[in-house]
Amino acid sequence: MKIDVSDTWPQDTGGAIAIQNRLRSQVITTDQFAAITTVAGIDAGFEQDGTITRAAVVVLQLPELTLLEQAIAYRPTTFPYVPSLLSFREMPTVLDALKQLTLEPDLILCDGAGIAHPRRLGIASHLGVLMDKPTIGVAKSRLLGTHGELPADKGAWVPLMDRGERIGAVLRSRTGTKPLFVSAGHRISLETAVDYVLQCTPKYRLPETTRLADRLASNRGPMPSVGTSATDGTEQMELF
DNA sequence: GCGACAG
DNA sequence: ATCTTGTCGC
Repeated sequence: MKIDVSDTWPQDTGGAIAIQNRLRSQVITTDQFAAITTVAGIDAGFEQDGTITRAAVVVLQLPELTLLEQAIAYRPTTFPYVPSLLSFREMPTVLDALKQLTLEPDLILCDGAGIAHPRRLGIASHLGVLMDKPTIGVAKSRLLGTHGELPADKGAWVPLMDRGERIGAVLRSRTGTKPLFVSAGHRISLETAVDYVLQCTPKYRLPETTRLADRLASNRGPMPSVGTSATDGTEQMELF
């Protein structure tokens, strides 16, 4: 997949914040896409005491969630972890992994925030603007915002608010587990984003996109062979 | 000034 | 994110 990114990476927090404030106006939070048939999931991690950043990406077919393609990239870590500046730490390696794909996913689910961010440009929105592609932010915990009580049943969600603005959804992706913090990344509305996240979460708390990308990157278990569904019985990992 | 704080 | 054993619950 080709990626044209004409942007310079900042070396300090001040430059990073300036870039976020410049790109935030380009984010689109309404449904602006054609048919969505394939979804990509990304996972970023660190090795060698954090000196090496690793990014894994998988592309699945909807609605079967069949694995179509996968890729991994490594690169020296150059930016520290600073809350609200996560994208500057992971984006370079994530882009390297995406460049290896031969298929171009119609939608990308990112670990982290979309517009549920202080300057409304979490990693999902940042990636979406750079690639001009639909993206969704799926975080395992809250970066900011407040919300009311969340019903216990799967599929239930309540709005995540910040400064009087609805920035995302606190979603119960599975009954009896901690919720997911979903927010629009780019070219998608919150309602549609929640719909796709649920469509990618047939059994576990995390979307299959995220689970497979994480498994691929950390050799944690068997990857379903390309062309087969991740939820049709291929997962014998729980037996060990 | 004192907490909170995606991964 | 990463380091790590046992433990609680469906």
